[in-house]
Amino acid sequence: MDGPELGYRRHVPITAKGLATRQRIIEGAATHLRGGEPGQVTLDDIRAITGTSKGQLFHYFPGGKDELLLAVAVYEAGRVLDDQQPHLGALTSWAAWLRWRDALVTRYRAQGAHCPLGSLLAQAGGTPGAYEVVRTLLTQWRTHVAAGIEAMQAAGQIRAELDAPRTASAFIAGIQGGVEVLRSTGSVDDLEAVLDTLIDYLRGPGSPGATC
Amino acid sequence: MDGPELGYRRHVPITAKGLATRQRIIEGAATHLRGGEPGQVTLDDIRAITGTSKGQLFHYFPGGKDELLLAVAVYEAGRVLDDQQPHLGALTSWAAWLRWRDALVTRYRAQGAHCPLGSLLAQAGGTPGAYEVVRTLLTQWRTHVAAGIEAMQAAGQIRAELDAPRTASAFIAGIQGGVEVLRSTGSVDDLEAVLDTLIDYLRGPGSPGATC
DNA sequence: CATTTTTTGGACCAGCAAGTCCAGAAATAG
DNA sequence: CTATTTCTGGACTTGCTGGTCCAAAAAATG
Repeated sequence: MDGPELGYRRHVPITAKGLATRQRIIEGAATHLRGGEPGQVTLDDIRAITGTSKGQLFHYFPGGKDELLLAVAVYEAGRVLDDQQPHLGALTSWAAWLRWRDALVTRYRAQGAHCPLGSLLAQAGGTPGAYEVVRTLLTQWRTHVAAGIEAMQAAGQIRAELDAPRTASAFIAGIQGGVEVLRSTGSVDDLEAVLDTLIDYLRGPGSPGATC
Repeated sequence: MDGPELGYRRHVPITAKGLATRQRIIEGAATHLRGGEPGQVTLDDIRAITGTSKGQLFHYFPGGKDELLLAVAVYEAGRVLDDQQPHLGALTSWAAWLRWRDALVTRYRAQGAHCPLGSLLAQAGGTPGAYEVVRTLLTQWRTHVAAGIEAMQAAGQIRAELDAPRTASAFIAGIQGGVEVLRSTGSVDDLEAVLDTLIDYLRGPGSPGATC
């Protein structure tokens, strides 16, 4: 025996061709998961879309469907934060906060009634790693928002007694819920409402009404 | 032919025994959906839990799994609002708002990492009626919250210029997201954070800090 | 009690999807 | 140019799951 059975750390493709195929599988599966119906995703779907064979699927993901879906989840989780940059990394002015808000709304409006991570969780819900991926993403997300709040506090734009991490949690929950509602209703109104309301809350007294 | 094929309005059980069995199936399925793993739910699971046979399942739900799951969704949707009563129906004082908040947090903490409607949507995601059920629930929910905000405005406890329906939307999205995060992290902190933050927002200037 | 309808049980079927296996193509190495 | 490793294709197996069917039990009906 040449290694422990823990996790999926086996079979790393060697050649560039192999790596490319593996990546093609992940990205093809991600695209298919992202747009389309929330119904069950089959390996045959992925196979057809990515132009691969069953052999390749199990060659690059010996753990089978679970491992493949987990890899897609990791890939998609990376995209979520990337798509919010550079706004999310520099929430240092009200203008930046509004741009971030707009970027979020625009992104999810374009994406339509489909949350990539939500689908992944629904599909790979049972696997141990799936929740870990989402948890990591949410933590990073919250950290970014909290940093933005603290930066505004340091600049005297937000009252100092506000609990930054806790308010950041509220933002994360609000965004998640807004997207969730979007999935059911097809409308981004709720997402906009919760973002505007929370930003309004940050601005505190002296700026009544909506933020736009 | 004795009726249109629209929807699932066929085969209404006549006898009391039949009705009881039908209800037993729905409640058993709901219980199983609520607690447990988010994995695929099979008719055999439901059959085993409810102590019924395949014949009965299709006798009472000729539309098959879809119709059964939809019936469960309707049943569960009804429970969601019921569980928040009487608080949700009488948000006429800050004390009532806090009791509502506590009831929500308590309920979801007890329920653990599992959103009944979320599971239903994941399972019956493809069917046309599933989204309709959730949409109706969210609309009613939002209406209740908006009514509470307006009542507080009428009582002079919330500033009149606040957009009640829009803020209610923010609450709904926030709650949904809080529960969603709970599903991944197992912690109700985010749900508490978003509720406290939004209630704090409602109270407006003059009551800084958390609401508890 | 006879009859008709409803309810119940479970054997059975068909299709689908995950996973296995192996042979052949294509690189890579020496 | 061999030899070895990696990559690719697809046939095949296996198990599960939704759904069908029918006969028997149990109620209602009159």
